[in-house]
Parts: sequence; structure tokens; C-alpha cells
Amino acid sequence: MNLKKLSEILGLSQTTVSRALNGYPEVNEETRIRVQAAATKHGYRPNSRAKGLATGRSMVIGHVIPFSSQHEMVNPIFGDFVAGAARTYAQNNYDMMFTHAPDTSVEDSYRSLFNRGVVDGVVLQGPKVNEPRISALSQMGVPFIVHGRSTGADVPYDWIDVNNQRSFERATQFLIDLGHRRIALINGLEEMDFAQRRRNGYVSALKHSGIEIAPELLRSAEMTEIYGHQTACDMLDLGDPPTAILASSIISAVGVRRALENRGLKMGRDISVIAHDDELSYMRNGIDVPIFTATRSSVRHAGELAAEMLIGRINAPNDPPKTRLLEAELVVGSSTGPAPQRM
Amino acid sequence: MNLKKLSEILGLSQTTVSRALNGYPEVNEETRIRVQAAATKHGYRPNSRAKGLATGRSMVIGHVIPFSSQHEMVNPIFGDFVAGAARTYAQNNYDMMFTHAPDTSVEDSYRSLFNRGVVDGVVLQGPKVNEPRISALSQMGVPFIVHGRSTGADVPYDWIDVNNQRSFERATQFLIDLGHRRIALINGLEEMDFAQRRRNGYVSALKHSGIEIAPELLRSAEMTEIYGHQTACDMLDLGDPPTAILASSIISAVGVRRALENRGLKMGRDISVIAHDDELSYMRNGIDVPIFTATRSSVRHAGELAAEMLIGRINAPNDPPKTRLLEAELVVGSSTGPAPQRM
DNA sequence: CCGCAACTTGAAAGCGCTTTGAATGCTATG
DNA sequence: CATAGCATTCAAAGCGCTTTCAAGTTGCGG
Repeated sequence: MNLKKLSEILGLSQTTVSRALNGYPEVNEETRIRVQAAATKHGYRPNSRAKGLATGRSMVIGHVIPFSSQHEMVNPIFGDFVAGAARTYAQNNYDMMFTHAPDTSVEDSYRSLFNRGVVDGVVLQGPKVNEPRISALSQMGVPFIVHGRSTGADVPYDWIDVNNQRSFERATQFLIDLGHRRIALINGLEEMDFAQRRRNGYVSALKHSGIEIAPELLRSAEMTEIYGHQTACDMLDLGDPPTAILASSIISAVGVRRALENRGLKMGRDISVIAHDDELSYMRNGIDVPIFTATRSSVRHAGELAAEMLIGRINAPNDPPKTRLLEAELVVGSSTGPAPQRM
Repeated sequence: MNLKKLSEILGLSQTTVSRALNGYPEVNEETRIRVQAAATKHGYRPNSRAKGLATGRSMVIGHVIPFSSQHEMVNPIFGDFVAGAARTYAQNNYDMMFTHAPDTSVEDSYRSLFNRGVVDGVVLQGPKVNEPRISALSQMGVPFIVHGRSTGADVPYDWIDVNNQRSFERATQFLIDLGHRRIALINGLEEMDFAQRRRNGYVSALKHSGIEIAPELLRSAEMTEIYGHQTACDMLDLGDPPTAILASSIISAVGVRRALENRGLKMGRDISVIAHDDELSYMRNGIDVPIFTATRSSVRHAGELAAEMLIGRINAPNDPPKTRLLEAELVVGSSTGPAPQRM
């Protein structure tokens, strides 16, 4: 069933039928009702390719999920972020296109999606420091939004981010206030912008209290459970092990917990742990009482907001750049406590 | 840059340029080279909407991820499955469209994607028992593949699945062989087909050994960490607690482990745990030595295969249905051991 | 009754591509 | 030398929609 057939059935022109269905004012209300009835009756759905050709808009948003060529890691926050975004898209009649590309060719993926007219805009996730994709997209003239920010990107751009620096500064301060001095940071990949900011927050809090940075307590890698476990084991084996650990994700915090438990250490008593909690739906940080003391910020909500901002940008390409900085909550659970007294 | 401009630049007709670029034989080899050079030089990318309109194919595959309206849960395996599929799509020049719909309107989402000509085929994930979407898709004439199967679906269809029944039967038998009699099953949502099959495997192994089914040791819900934790706690509070637990996902197994450790129980000694391991990239079950004894089957690989099968179906709509049953490995870690002697 | 505005409707062009059917120039054949 | 056959190329139609421009109807004031 297409426009032509439908209009023949109705004895109307394609023009009128199209207008009736798209809510144009110049069509008689009676006709409109008749057309709509026929459309539903015959299950007519405008072909979106044809529509796109005619309007020059695809009503599709592109997401390119990079994976590091070595690890083939899928970012665990991806599912929830996308779920949030998808919700907004659905409300605005956008579809969502999705590509998975090795990080070496992400830029090409964007270019391809946009130049082929597949998408009207794209979401850039997981920006690195000096992210080259940002200026590339900017030059191409693709409407885009960055989930996160990129230190060193020299063009203005839309972004939505969590205040990573402040939240890790607060978390670190919280541990310092509890008497901790040996505080470890199990961070995400060094080149990621968020990891850098978190480290800055951590460093700044320590400095502020006159605590020296201990390089052996600073690690960064992809935030898997295994990594959390391994790193915690390594650090506990140090002559002067940490009394508190900051973990950049709840997933690696789970690994940390496993390491502690293997050694019979109790979280909150023997050692304190704070995790960053993206509120992943399958790994909630407790229901009533948080499992981990955590810096909390819903990545699903970020997805919703990112989608809104991007749609806004598509509709108003010349507006000045918009940015949005979300503050993470610091929620206190039972994984933190006063620093144990050294004998 | 479009075909028209490009052909003008080259002083050729659109026909020839199109043919040259698409590898048709009737074009002079010299011309072809000249055309290709110009195309790359000017960054020409055929508009895929126009191409789709002309060919009647969109070169897009649709995934509709349902979420239960109550929970808004994103299936944690989603990311890795999609990563696998995306890889295959990329190799075959397909793009991937993605919709997130409440489970009440998933069918409409498929219908919409297909009828609007957005996709050439779809992937159906998370089938329930008597999954109505299967016959719906079948009637609509959409090429599709099911990740999983649906007991009670009365039309033939393509599917790829893990032998859930056998793998849980083996896992249960493994525990029985270790002397366990009180074996719990912390399963996925009851209405999911995979959960039913896993239970069947579990029940069948128990029956085979003459062990009575204990309803208090059988639970099903969405496979979150919290759920694993809560259920394990409940079961440990029983007068006659289980000595072994089967968990339907590694995520809920992590919750189980947390419950055990809270109570000072040691996995493998005080209580045995077997998990199903989808090989999620951010939650690997150990590197050298498995953390959990597990039934293992890579969901990413399943995604790759599913995508291949679907593309095959699109290219040969009238072939007889194809199915593929993967066997899960049973890998032994340190989370299982002989049943502790009762005093 | 005429003219004009307000409503409605329609014909046709155009979005960028593929593909059919026809045309062109050349070489090989009888 | 006429013709068939081949290798190349092209003009134009068509995919299903939107949208411009034009036209037909009505109703109302003058």
C-alpha cells in the first residue's frame, strides 16, 4: 500500500492525501477524517526512504560505538545510555541507527553515515582527550552532541557531561575526612577524557590536604570486573597498601570487592571503597541501602537529555552551542568507614 | 556531491557513472578507473535513501529491544550481542537500526520498521514461551531470525539458540555428582523461553537421580545483581538451605556471591555456585582460571551468527527454515566442590 | 450579478539513484 | 561494401513521497 494506491482508492490526489495525513491546514476536515480512516484501514505507512528523499531529512540519529581494536570491549554503560536516548527519539519520531566500528575508523563511520544521507545527526560517545572526531564532525557540518567532553577540543560543540572532577574530588575528600591517607584510584583508560577529569579531582583533593600522590596507587585501564580485581590484588600486596579505593565504575568495584573478600577483608571496616555508579539497570547499587558508597549519576537520564539536545540542534543548526553539566550525588553506603588505625 | 554533479564533472551520463561505481561489466575499464578516481577525489557517497528507493532495498537490519514496562530493564547481554551482529553487518554493507519499545508494543515497532521500508529484515531477541511476535512477523512476510526459540510457536522460523536444557541438565548433574541434593535454581523471568528450558534441564537431572523438586529452591525474575543477592539471602535463611546454587546469569551470580560473603560462606567449600556465562566483555569469568564454574556460550558469537543467518534469509527468502543449536561448554572453576557433610 | 477572498483540491516537478531500451561507433564477416 | 555483432554510452522512466503553483468552488459585499 502506497500513496498512489491509497489516493486512487479515495478518489483524491496524492497531494491531498499527503496533506491530510501530515496535518496541513488547507485540507477539509471531513476529507481529512476520511483519509485517515482509509489509511488506518489499509495499513498505509509512508515509505520513509521516499519521504526522506523528498524532505531531505532522514529522521534518523546515528550512534557509532567505538571499540578498542585490541580489546573488543563493549562499554557496559552503552545499553542504558541508548535506552534513554531511544526513549526520546521515539517521542520525536526519530529512528536510531547504530554502527560499531574499530576506534581507528570511527571517523569514517560518521562520515559515511552522514554523507550517504542516512542520518540527520550523530551522538559521539566516549570522547578522549583531544578528541579528533569533534573537529572532524564540526567541519563536516553534521549536527552532533558529545556525551562527555574533550579537553583540548578547539571548536565549540554541544555536550552533556557529569561533573567528573568535582564528584571525584568530593569522594576523595570524603575519604580524607574519614582519616584515610593512602587512597587508591582505579580509573578508566587514561586517554579517556572522563578518566582524566576524575584523576584531576582526586589529585586536587589530595593536594588540598597536603597528601602526596602515590603513583603506585593510580591505575587506569578498561573498566572490567577482572581489572578491578587484579588491580586491587596488586595494591593489597604493596608494602604500604591503600586503606581506601576509588573505583571508576561499579563493575570494577565488584572486582575490587571480590579481591577483598578473597583475602578476608571487610569493606567499610578494613578498607573503604567508593565507586562511580551509572545506575546500570542490571547492576543497581542496592535498593534501599547502597551497597557501595558511590558518586551517582544516571547514564540513562544522560541518554535522554543528550537525545533532546541533539534534536534541538538539528532543528536549530545555528543556535549557539549548548552544554549541560550534571552533578553526581555522593550517596553513602556501608563500603566506607574510618581509616583503620595503624599499629 | 551527488551523481548528477559527478557525472557532469566527468562528462559522462549518470548511467555510466552509476554502473562504473557498482561494478557492472558493460563499462570500459578505462572509464571505470577514471570514474572511481573522481568519486574518491570528490568524496562522492551515493545517497542511500535514493539508492534504497530505486532498488527497493534498504540495506538495514532492525533490532527491537523490548523492555518490560514495569522494570525498564536493559538486558545486559544486549551490548555484546549487538556488537557481534554489527560486525557481520559491516562486512556485508548493512546498517543497523535500533528501536527500544515497551514489550506491549514491540510488534507494532516491527511492523512500523518494515512497512515503512526502513529495514530489510529484523532480529527478534528474548522470545517468550508462545511468543506472539513470531507468527506476527511470519505473516507480515518480514525476513527475521530469532535469538532463542519459542516453545509453542506454530510456524516454522529461523533461529539460533544455545542448548539451554542440556547445559543446565549437565550443570545440575555435575552438582549431583559432587554429592549435592539441595540444589537451587535462580532463574530468569518465567515467561522467557530460555528460562523454561533451563528449568526443564534442571528438573530432568534431579528427577533422573530421584531427587525431589523443592519449590522453595526455585526462583525466577529479571537477572540483576540485586535479585541474585536477595534470592540467595532468602534461601540461606531456609531451615534446610541449599548446598548448591545454579544462577542463570553471571550478573545474578555476582549477587549470590555477595550474599555468601556477607555471611562468611566460602564458595566452593561451604556452598557451590554455577553460573551461566554469556562471556560479557566487561564481566569476564576470569582469565586463566574461571571464577565461577559455568556453562559458557559467547553471546557475541551468537550475534555474529544470527546476523549471518538473517542476511542469508534476506537473500534467499524461500529457502527452508534454518536453525542452529549451540552447545554451551561446562567450565570448572573454584566455585564448586563436594557437598559439605551435614552434622 | 460581478469580483474577490477564502477554501479546497490537483497536476506536475523534483529529491538522487537504478535500470530498461535505444543509440552510437567500430570491427569482424560474408 | 553492406551487415551483423560487439563494446560503450546515454536518455528517460520510475521508485514513493513532498511541495510549488495553478485552478476550481463557494460565499459574500457591493
